[in-house]
Amino acid sequence: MSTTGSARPLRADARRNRERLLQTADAAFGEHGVEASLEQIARSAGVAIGTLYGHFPSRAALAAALLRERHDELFARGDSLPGERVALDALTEWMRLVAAHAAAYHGLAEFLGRGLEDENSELHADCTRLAGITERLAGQAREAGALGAHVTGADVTAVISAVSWTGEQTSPGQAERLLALAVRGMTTR
Amino acid sequence: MSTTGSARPLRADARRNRERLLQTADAAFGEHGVEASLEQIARSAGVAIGTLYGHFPSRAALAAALLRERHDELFARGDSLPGERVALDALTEWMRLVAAHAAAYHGLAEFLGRGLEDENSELHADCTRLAGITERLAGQAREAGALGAHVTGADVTAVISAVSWTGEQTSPGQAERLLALAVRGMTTR
DNA sequence: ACCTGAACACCGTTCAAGT
DNA sequence: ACCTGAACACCGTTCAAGT
Repeated sequence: MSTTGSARPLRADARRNRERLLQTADAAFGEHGVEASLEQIARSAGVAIGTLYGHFPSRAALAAALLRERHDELFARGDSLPGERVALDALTEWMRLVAAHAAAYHGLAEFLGRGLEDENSELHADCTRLAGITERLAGQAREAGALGAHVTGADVTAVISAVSWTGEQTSPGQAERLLALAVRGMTTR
Repeated sequence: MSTTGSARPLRADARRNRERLLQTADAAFGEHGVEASLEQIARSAGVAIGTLYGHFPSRAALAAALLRERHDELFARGDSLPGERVALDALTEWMRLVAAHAAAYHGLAEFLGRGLEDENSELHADCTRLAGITERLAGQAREAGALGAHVTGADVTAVISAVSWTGEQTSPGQAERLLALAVRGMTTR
């Protein structure tokens, strides 16, 4: 089951435009964050603003396309993690992977958070799947007796989100310290 | 030593405009967050946009004026907390107080974070003082042997900030759970 | 001393008209 | 099928001119 969905073939010029928009948007998001100007992206890509909207009806749709590959890699990694390691190690590694991913663009932590909450977001499916993997790994760590019995999957998702955001606000080092501290707080010593 | 600074008297009409702007801004920030439209605030207050800028040269200056009273109350509380309680209780209460304060306006957690980082922000002094109180209370808890020796004041500030942000993103309940979990992680149980 | 509001340089989003 | 770009409804910020 692919996450990508069936993309029926585009006309050659449309395909080129789509590709150029994605490249330009990646650079713009990287430099100015997920709220980078869409008009500027279209301009830099050498197309009219309407063309951008034609390909990506919303900022979330553009972000979803941009994150497609990275998310698929995360999903694959998250699905193979259980069994590979001791449950607590697997969970901690997962938390680090997602937090590192969220560091791709400034504002991404908040954006993904909205994607999880908003069922109509083009990012909702992706965010739900990320949260599902978190839930599964948390469950295993809990059953292994490594995680406190009261610690929910939502708690771990909140920690990952908060750690990601802290990385944007202060420094990756401070984010890592928060992660360590939070893991210690969820753990049955 | 007052935090307020000496405000020399304004002309009567200017004083009225300033007051109206603050009232309107409080409502707008409460409804739309700290990034609420300044033009709309001026319009709702019945003054021209230039008048708003005349009184508050930046969004941070407006926010600082808006938060003045609440911050002074926080400072007073934070200064009297040591000695009132067991060190860890004092620190935990402080964390809750600041997080509850940050819930006043959506986006305030991030805004205060920037104010701490940016030395030129009109909020810098306030944020530094909040961080200073956190540092002091953390130090006391550490010396009392309640906090891990490796836990820094910056760690506690990061936790407060992350908890505040989580409250905005998800729910106050989830924020409280994150706070409890983080305190457990910082503590020498 | 203070206020006004036009002016400038931007935005996001839609949609009729073109190819 | 797809692209263009004008049109609309907004922004933040400055500053000459008024009172």
